[in-house]
Amino acid sequence: MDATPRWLTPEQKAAWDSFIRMQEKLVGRLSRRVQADSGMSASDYIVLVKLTEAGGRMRFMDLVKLVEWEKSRMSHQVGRMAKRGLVAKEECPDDGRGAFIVATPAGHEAIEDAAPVHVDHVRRLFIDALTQEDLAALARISNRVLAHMENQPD
Amino acid sequence: MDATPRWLTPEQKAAWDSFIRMQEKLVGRLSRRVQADSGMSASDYIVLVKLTEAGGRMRFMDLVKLVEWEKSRMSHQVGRMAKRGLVAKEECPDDGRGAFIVATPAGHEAIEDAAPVHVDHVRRLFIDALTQEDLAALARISNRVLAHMENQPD
DNA sequence: CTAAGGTAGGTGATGCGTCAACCAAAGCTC
DNA sequence: GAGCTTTGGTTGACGCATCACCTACCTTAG
Repeated sequence: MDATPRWLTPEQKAAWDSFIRMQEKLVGRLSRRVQADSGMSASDYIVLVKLTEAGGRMRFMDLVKLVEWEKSRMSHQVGRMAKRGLVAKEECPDDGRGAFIVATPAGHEAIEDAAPVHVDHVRRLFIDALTQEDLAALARISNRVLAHMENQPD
Repeated sequence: MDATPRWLTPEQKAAWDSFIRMQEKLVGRLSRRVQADSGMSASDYIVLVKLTEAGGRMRFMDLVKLVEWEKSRMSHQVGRMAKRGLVAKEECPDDGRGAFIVATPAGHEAIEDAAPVHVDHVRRLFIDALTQEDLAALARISNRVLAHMENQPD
C-alpha cells in the first residue's frame, strides 16, 4: 500500500529544481532578447520561422499542427500578426471555411533579420556552455521524456 | 573573420529543438494539471510553496528574491492572491515602506492539498521516464548552463 | 436529399507577465 | 536639516494564453 512515496528523493528534487530553474531563466532571457532585438515577441518569431520554413504559405490548421499549439491560440496570434503586417490571411477557394496564412514581405524580412541574431544568443547562452556529449545526452533525455509523456494520460 | 557560423550544426539544432519541445510540453502539462487539480495557477503554487517553506511569513522583497521574479510581477501576483484569500499583506512596523506577506489558513490548506498531487505528476511525467544517471546528468547539465549564463551579459 | 456529426476557424472574457513610470519612506552627505 | 540617492513597493497599459463557446462549412449514412 502507498506504493509511491509522497515526496521526491533529495537527488530527484535537486535535479528537478535545477532543470526548472535553468529552463525558466534560459527561455526568459531568450524571449526578452528576441523582443528587444527585433521588436517581435517569441511567439511571432516561432510562427514566422515555421511558416517561412514551410514556404511562407499554409493552411491555418496545418500551421496549428506544425507549431503544436491550440487553434485558439494560433487564431489570436495570427490576428495580432496580421494587424502588425507580418502575415496576411487569404480565403481558401477549395474549402469555404478554410484560410491560408501567408508571410508578407515584411514578415520575411523580419524573420531573416531576427533569426541569425537569435541563433547567436542560443549559442552564446546555451550551446557554448556544453560539450558535444552534454548536448547529445540532453537530446536523448529530452526525447525520452517526450516519448514517455505520449504514453501518459493527460 | 566571421568566427561564429550563422546557424547551428544539425546535431546542435536537433538537441536544441528536442530540449525546447520537451520543456514546453512538460511545463505546459504540469501547469494545466495544477490548475485543474487545485484551482490554483502555477504561479500561485510556486509562491505558496516558497512562502510556506520559509515559515509562511516574509518581507515582500525577500519573497521576490527567493522566487527570483521581478518585483512588479510579484506585486501583481500577491495582489491577486490576496483577492483570492491565499495570502494577506501586513504593514511592517520597522520600515514604513515595507510589507509582510503572510500565508492565510486557506493558503496553507491549499498548498498542503496541492503539493502531493503535483509531485505525483512530476514523478509520473518526468522522473519515471529517466534513470538515476539520466537525472544526474540533467542536473549537471542544468547547473552548467545556469553557471554559464551568469557570466554572460544580458 | 437531408439530417447528423465532424472539421475549420473565430470570439470574448479573464488571468498572467512585462515594461515603464511612479511614489513614499529611508538612509546619506554636506 | 536640506537635498540626494537608494530601496520597497505599486500602478496602468498592453500583449499573450487559456477556456468555453460559437458559426459556417463539409461529409456521409440512410
